[in-house]
Amino acid sequence: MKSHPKHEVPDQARRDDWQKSLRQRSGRVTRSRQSILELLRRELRPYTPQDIAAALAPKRCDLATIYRTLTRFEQLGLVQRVDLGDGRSRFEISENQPGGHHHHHLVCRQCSKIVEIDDCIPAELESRVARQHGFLEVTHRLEFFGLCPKCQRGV
Amino acid sequence: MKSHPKHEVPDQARRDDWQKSLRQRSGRVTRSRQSILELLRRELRPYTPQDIAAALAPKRCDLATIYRTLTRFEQLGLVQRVDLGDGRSRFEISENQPGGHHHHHLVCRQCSKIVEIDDCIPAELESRVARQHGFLEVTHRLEFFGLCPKCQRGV
DNA sequence: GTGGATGCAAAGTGTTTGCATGGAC
DNA sequence: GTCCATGCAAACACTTTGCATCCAC
Repeated sequence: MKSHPKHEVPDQARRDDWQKSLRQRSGRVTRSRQSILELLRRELRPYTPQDIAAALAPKRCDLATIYRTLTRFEQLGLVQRVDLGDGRSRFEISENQPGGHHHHHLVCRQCSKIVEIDDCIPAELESRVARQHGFLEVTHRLEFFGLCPKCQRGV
Repeated sequence: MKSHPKHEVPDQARRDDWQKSLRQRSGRVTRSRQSILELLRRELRPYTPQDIAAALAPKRCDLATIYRTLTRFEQLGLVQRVDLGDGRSRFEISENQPGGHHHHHLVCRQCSKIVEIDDCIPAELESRVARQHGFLEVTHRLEFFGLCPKCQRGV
């Protein structure tokens, strides 16, 4: 788990960046969109749309809006979808965004605790897979599952 | 893609194996269960419950039954769930079953073509992740995504 | 003022569950 | 004959969509 300073005041340069690219594609900078992106920038872990709704509770943001916003942000490359295999989507700040970085997850099979993992597969493995089958633009998804220390002790 | 002989007559020893362990847990060997397991043993690729229903069409097996059967088979270790991130479950013969083996998948982002991949992450990576975070019984899920040769040519 | 964003409700999709009937043993 | 498995329909959870209203620009 990496610690990080919780800047309540987001960096102005970054802020302008996404607002600009959103406007360029005839999108509008609304309060909901700002709140959602700020949340994901501040809390560097995967959030389900429901998590986001709960976190923004006082602002009462509709789930449909959250879904639409996340889809838009995904297209803009601001956030990325994380799939931990439990049938619900999660989103976190994109790895190519300021503050984001390429990583994977280790999930407790029992309590669903999520730990960020910075290790990765050898780059050579991915390129070999791509080459051997003639695929292009190959990416990978790697997640680990196990029993966390707490659950081992039957807590 | 590995080729394999399509024995229309399943090996009798194997057959008895699962039937025995099913009966031991007060389960019954029914026609539906036999058909489903035979299908997954014959066709070594991930099947959605809907795929299975279609493949068994003449036998008209209810989806609810297929779901229940697959869940049961999963618990027995006969089949394993494959998650390719499109929000639907797939099942294939378990890697510890005769005929099965540990592998991953390469999926075309456009046409969803699935290629089996026998490469894997270094065992040392998995054990390191487990050790560093104190997790036990750690397994991994690794899937590749890319653009297949056909879709590259805009077919 | 215009066109995109939002809230709300309805519709979709994949999956699970309740219950009466059917079938394995 | 006893229970478990099945089919059918209803219920569920997550997600998407239609539409009138709202608001960023």
